[in-house]
Amino acid sequence: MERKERTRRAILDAALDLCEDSTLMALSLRQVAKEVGVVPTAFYRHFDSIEQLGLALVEESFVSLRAMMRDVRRRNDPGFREVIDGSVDVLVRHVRLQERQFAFIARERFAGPPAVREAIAREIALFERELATDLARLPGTDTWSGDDLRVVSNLIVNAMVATVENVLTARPGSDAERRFADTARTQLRMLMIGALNWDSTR
Amino acid sequence: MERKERTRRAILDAALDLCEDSTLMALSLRQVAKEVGVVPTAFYRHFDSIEQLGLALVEESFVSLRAMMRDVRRRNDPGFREVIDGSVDVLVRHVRLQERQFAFIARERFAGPPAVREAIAREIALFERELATDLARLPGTDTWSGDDLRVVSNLIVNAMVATVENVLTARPGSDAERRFADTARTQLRMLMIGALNWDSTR
DNA sequence: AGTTTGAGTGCACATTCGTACACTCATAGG
DNA sequence: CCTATGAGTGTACGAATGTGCACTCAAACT
Repeated sequence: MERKERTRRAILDAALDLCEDSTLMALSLRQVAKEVGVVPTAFYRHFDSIEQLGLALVEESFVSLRAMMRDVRRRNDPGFREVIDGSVDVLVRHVRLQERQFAFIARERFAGPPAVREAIAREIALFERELATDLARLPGTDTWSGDDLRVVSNLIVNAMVATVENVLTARPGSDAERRFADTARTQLRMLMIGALNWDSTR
Repeated sequence: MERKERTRRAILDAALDLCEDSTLMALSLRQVAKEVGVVPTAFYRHFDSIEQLGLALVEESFVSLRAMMRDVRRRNDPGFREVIDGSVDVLVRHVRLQERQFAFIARERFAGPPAVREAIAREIALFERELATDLARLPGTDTWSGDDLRVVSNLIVNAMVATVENVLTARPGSDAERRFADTARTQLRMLMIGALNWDSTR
């Protein structure tokens, strides 16, 4: 049963490649099969439909994202500056390592089949909640309400998503990439300054 | 030559409808033609390709967005709070009036044909620059560098884009919609607090 | 009123699509 | 080693796709 796993991987990879300048919804089962070097009907041995394939890709992409998040958290940084710099650094590096996956998520987030869109929204919401619990452990955030925490997390995640989307448009190691990372760092700092001064200005 | 204009509009509308749960790249010329009630080849009298159709839709969508921006700017608000509340209000209302266009933009921003993606990126960048010049006129921003201005504008636009995407997932007039608007207001305020305290903490 | 123009028609074609069905043959388990 | 399972094959089909070509006929222009 190890051949099956190999073909399955090949299908996932092929789909990721073929989507590169297209969309899941414009991806045909036959293209995938041809790319893999397999007859069209063999596709059904692994997935019921392109949509199921998409769900598998979402799952896979976010598993690696979660691994990244754990990495960032494990370095128990002392201050916000270090957390921010570390996060942006890891984020940019990780995006480069998993370019196709991140590009796939960015594309399907709003253009994919409904089930895929929902799966991505769920994953991002989860990401956001995990960030909120981590934020709550940082100094200075103890006066925030649960809502504040949610709002700040959402803002941070949005900034990170935008950064990912920016980095994806830049060539690896390019000036543009560095500028996007710089912008992200500045934005996250501004954002934290605003959030930390928040309760006093209500 | 007024019949041509009518059919052209019908094609744009039909494309907007048919894209609703799909993508430009998965939209066939024949579907559009059938929806309009016209023979497939008649499509070519108006557009060279689906991609050209997409560019026209982008153009059209942003024309209305720009009109909205002008509206917001025309009310010369005294303070940040009023500017923010007014902007969020107008934004949400406008998204509701032009749901299909905004959903189209959200989808094609990353999943559309390259030319369409680039056109959207250009329009958003323009939006950002116009916001920057408006920000520069507000009190308290005179100490910001050009880079700061750019970074803040980018952050604000990202938050607004995210808000649009959220509002689109909520039913009109629903609690969820109100919550998204509230979140946007809070986020923009936090963000401005951070930005206004920025130079002192460099 | 007569003529020109070009928006929309009708048909035709080669491709590509998803999927049904019966098959073969590699390989995992007895 | 032998057998049963199921991954991959081959063929076949109707439907949908983009586009070429010659056409008609409403409406704008002289």
